[in-house]
Amino acid sequence: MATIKDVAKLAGVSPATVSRVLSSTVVVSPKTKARIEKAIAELDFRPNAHARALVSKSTHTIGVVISQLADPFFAQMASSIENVAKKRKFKVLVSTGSLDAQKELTAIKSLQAQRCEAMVVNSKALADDVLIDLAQRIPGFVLINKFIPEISERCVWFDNIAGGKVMADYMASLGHTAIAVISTKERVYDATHRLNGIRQSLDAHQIALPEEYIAHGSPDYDGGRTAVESLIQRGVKFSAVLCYNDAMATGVISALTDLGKRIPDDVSIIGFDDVLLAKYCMPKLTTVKYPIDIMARKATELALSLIAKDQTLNQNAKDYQYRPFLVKRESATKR
Amino acid sequence: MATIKDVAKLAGVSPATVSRVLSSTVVVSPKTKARIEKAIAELDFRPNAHARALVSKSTHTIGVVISQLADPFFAQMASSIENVAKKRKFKVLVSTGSLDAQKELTAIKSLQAQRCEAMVVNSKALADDVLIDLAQRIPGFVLINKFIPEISERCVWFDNIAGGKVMADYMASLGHTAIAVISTKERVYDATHRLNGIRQSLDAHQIALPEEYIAHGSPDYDGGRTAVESLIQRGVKFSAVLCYNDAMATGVISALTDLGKRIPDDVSIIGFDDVLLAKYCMPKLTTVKYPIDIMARKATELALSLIAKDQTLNQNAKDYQYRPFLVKRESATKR
DNA sequence: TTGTATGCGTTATCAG
DNA sequence: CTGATAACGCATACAA
Repeated sequence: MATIKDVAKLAGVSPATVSRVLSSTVVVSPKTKARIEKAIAELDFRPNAHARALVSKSTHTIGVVISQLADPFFAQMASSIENVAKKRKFKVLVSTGSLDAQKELTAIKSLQAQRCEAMVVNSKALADDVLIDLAQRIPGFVLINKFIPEISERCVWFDNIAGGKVMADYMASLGHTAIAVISTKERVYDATHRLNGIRQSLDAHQIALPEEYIAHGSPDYDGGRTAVESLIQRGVKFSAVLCYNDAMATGVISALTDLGKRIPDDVSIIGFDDVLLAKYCMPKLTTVKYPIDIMARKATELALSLIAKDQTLNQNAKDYQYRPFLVKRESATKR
Repeated sequence: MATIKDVAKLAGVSPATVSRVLSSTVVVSPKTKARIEKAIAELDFRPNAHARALVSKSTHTIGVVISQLADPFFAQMASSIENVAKKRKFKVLVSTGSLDAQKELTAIKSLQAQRCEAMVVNSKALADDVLIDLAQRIPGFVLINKFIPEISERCVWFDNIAGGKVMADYMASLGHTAIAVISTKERVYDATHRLNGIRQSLDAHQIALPEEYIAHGSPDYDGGRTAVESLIQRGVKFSAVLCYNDAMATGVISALTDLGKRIPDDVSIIGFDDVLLAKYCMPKLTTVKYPIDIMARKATELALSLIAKDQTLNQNAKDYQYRPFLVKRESATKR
């Protein structure tokens, strides 16, 4: 690939002058400017971003760490980030951490080596103190889907406890008393929080939640199927199922339908997240909205504002907590 | 962030020596090595990737151009690419082109400025000659989901005509003769190819496909709904619907169900792609498999092999065509 | 308005 | 085994 020197030579000027027309910050005579532009086009010259980064000490890059891209929830997240980034002329560097602390850290370090100015990270496995340390070291570091008090102003998070409550409250209001819970077998904090919320709500409604009413599975369609099957196998009788996410909920629906149950007439199901899937499946899924697109946008804007020269945006150092709300569709009904 | 000089100073050695322990290519005395490593840890030093790129003339970066990340199909694709890249220690730079030629070109140019060594691009809008030109200029350039004869050895593509045939052949074999087609309103080549395949198959079976049996919509759930509704509104009678993709198919199912039709008893539906959704929805979607995950993996490996020093992998300069196959589930049945 | 010189952080070459 | 030094491609302060 041609360099700035090649362009300069072809146009019969110095590299500095070429640089000037590139950044168009200093005035150059129209005639030489035209000559240079012609040379640039002719050589298909593309300024080396690395050289620029080196001298300008800025890369205009935002790093993203997520557990996986294939999951619709995270894809939505990545997409929102990319959209905001693109508007601000930032490049996006993606790295996956796959629920593993070591991999998450490696991903972040790689992003640091690339001198990403901003970072939106969804850490599932890293210890709080590591993340706190990272946040202090990296100016544009923002945590998404997680809250750590010490760096609250860097956290864009969702109230999972309230989310659990919303699910359980709704089922209770529908008159259900035999409520099963299907959670993920991955040891992630949001699952714990949701379960806590469910417990709080059920306690308040004086509904029991025996341990055998809780089943675990991988956080997807198949996991939902196997979890609900294990529930039935061990003889648990329930009229409602609270699921960790929408994918598991569809698995539950499928498995129960196969067993001759009708949804929601025989069993009410509620999902979590409200990914596209929830609207598409049959019956349409009643679920808890997790506004990940809005949150991801917010996180990106926050990260970008943290590294902005003009600190006009940083004024509102308030809380970036988002709250769940119920999306009533067809999969849950009165007992 | 600390530089190599800082580390050198702290360890009491020259930058060159630090560089040597970083690349661990030359032997350094264990004692000084230990000192340097201590300094690196102490300063949390991370070698500047841009400086490295500049001097080594290699970035270990693969660029990805897709129309959008939020779509499950493309998310799957991006995910496959990322997985292969990670294994080869390559970073992934994502850029979206959103069906617009200008934006696609901008995305590619930006990736060039970043000196991406490899590129996997899914172009929907750029003209063939532009893409040919790009492929000639960029050694690691691979086109995915598109075939251009002039650069066939750089194309990993899917036979959409065969895909259209598979759909129509199957419906014909099921005894359907009143077959409607729901396509995307976006002017993309794959839609045209699929329609051509459908036409060829229907011709062969001597089944008519009047223009009014074809409806268009946005390539998603809502588009499927509105398209099938317009079909019904104009009084078209059909017992089978061939859809552009799975998302539209779910919209079609939903709209027809709302109208009291039963799937597949009253109307048979077939989708395209076989995204996760197809397995989850109810009834489970009969669809045409588009092995995007395998294709994306192949495309990435191809791109990486094109820039590899040892040309061992380039031997098989054969064709990278992938073919459709039918996934029979529940949404289509005999007339 | 334009050119020259310097430095960004790193690696590689060449001495020592 | 280690230390100067040059070079990568570009932007900018300083001269002209």
